[in-house]
Amino acid sequence: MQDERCAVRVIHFEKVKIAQDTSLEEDELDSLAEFFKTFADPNRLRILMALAQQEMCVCDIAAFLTISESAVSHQLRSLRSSKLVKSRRAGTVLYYRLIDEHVMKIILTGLEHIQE
Amino acid sequence: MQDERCAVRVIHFEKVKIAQDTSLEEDELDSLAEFFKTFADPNRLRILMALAQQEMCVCDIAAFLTISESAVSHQLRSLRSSKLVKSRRAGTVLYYRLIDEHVMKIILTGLEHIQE
DNA sequence: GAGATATATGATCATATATTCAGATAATGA
DNA sequence: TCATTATCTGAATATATGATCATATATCTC
Repeated sequence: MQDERCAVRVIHFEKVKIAQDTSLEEDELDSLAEFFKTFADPNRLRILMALAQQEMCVCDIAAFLTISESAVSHQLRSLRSSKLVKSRRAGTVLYYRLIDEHVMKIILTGLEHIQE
Repeated sequence: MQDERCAVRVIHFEKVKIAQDTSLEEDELDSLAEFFKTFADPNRLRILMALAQQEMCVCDIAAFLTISESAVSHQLRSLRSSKLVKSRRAGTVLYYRLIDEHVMKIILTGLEHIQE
């Protein structure tokens, strides 16, 4: 037999209720967290900021970041699946670019904050 | 004896140069990534959004999130060190709140993006 | 000061993440 | 069609992260 008592302590029920009532849906919170996770890595930030200025191919990005082309490809894959970059093929070369400028807005808002 | 050849392939030197020249400093990139990392977790997002409305104590947040008070305390510690929340003591109870509204601006900008 | 309450901290563990390596795939051109 | 070039993919690995548990600290009340 297990002890099934609820051990949760609460001091202000009203506050907890307000927090619960105004909270986002779980899957919305998860996608939001996923979205920010994209910006939570220095190399991905570098890629995004570089692509905000010009399209670049995988090996150029690898040279820029000094990591392997494979690592770049993995990152681009996640950026593609997050709908942040798109690519254009020219022969064997794939040129990547940002999908929209919205992305830079997010980055700049973050920059503002840390530069205060 | 090791082979020390540089194996980096580059197609567009100018593009790599532009990317390098306009790139942020390494420590600035790191703090920016750190900053976004804060928003990259559903529970931290919930905490921040709740504290945007009202101050709350540790055990209320724990009840709201249904995780242990210890886990909440750990998260609040990282939010404190990121200068996003501050606390007010009343007896043994610590009330946490957001330091500024800037934080909600970031979250809302992210929300806009995923809701498109 | 002793006991009770609220929170913080350190150790530990399970899981997630970023990278590299080896090998697969796609497009080009002889 | 075969070799070459550019990129992608899957497995392996090292590190980071978020949670819990046990314990420590801080404040209040008696």
